[in-house]
Amino acid sequence: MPTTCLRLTPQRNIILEELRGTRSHPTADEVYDMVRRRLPHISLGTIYRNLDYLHAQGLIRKLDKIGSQMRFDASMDPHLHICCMECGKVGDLPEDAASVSVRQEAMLDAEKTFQITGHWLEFHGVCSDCRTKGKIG
Amino acid sequence: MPTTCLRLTPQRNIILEELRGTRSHPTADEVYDMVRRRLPHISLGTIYRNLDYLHAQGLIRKLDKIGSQMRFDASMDPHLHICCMECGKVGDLPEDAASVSVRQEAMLDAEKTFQITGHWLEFHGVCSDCRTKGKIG
DNA sequence: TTAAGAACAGGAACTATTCCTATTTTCTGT
DNA sequence: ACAGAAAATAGGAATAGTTCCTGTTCTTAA
Repeated sequence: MPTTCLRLTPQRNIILEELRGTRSHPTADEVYDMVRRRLPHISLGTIYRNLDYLHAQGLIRKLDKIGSQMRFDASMDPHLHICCMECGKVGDLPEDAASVSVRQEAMLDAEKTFQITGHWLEFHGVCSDCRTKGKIG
Repeated sequence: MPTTCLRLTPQRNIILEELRGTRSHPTADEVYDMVRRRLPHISLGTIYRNLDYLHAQGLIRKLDKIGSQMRFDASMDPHLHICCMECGKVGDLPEDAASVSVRQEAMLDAEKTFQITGHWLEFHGVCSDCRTKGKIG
C-alpha cells in the first residue's frame, strides 16, 4: 500500500491537459491564463502548488533555469531546450543536439528557428559537508 | 577614442578585489557584506549596479542560473560549475569535465568534494521572429 | 454518516532585484 | 586650475515572481 497515491483533482487534471496541449513551455501565469478560461475561479496559488505537485509526481518538467520565471513542460521524453535571448521564447532540441558529431544534421531543423549563440552547462550534486551531515543526522 | 573606457571607481575596485579574493561564488548580498567591511556606507544598489558593470566589461562572470539568487565569479578562465542540491554551495570543475572520455580522471578530484547526481544543459540563441525584427527595425 | 485529512480560493507576505531622486564625484576642454 | 557636463553613489521606494497563511470546501475511509 503506497503511502501517497496520485490524486488528480479537477484542477490538477485541467492544468495537466492545458500543459499537454501546448509546446510553448509556458510560465506559471501563462498556465494561469490558460486554465482560467475553463476554471474562472482558480487561484494562482493553486496553479503553483499543483505545478509543483505534478512535477514531484514526475508528470511534468519544471524549467527553473530559463529566464527570470519558471517554465513548465509536459513532454517528458528526453530533449534539450533552447531559449531566445531577445524575447525569452523557449524551443525544443533533440536529445543528441549536444553531440558535435551529429550537430550538423540534427540541429539543422532547430537552427531554422533558432540561431544558436551559446549554451549553459552546469553540474548538480551533493557536497561533502551535506553528505557528512546526512550520515550523522 | 573609445566612447566607453573602463572606469574603476573605488567602489568598483573594492568589489573586484573582494570577488577576486574568494572562490565561493558569492551572491550579491554576500558581496555586500564583504565590501561593507571596507566601505560601510556602500549601498546594495551600488553592489548590483557595479556587479552588472563589471560583468558587462568582461571582468567577472555572472551565474544567473544557479539557485534562486545570482552568483558572481571573478575567475574568467574557462571552467564549469557544480552546485550542491542541499545547501546551494557552488564549486568549480575543469573545462573538460563534460567529456565522458576524460571524466574518470578529471573529475576524480571534484568528486571528492561533490558527488555528481545530474546536470543541466541549455542552449541560447535568437529565434527567427527576433532576427526578422532586427533586420526590419 | 461522520471524522480526518487534503486541496482550494483569496489575498497577504516575502525577497531578490530594479528603479528613482537628490547629492557627490569624476572627467573633459579651455 | 576651473567650470560645466556626465557618471556614479547612497538611500530608500517600487516591482514582481513566488510562497505562505487562513478559513472553507471537497474527498476519502471507516
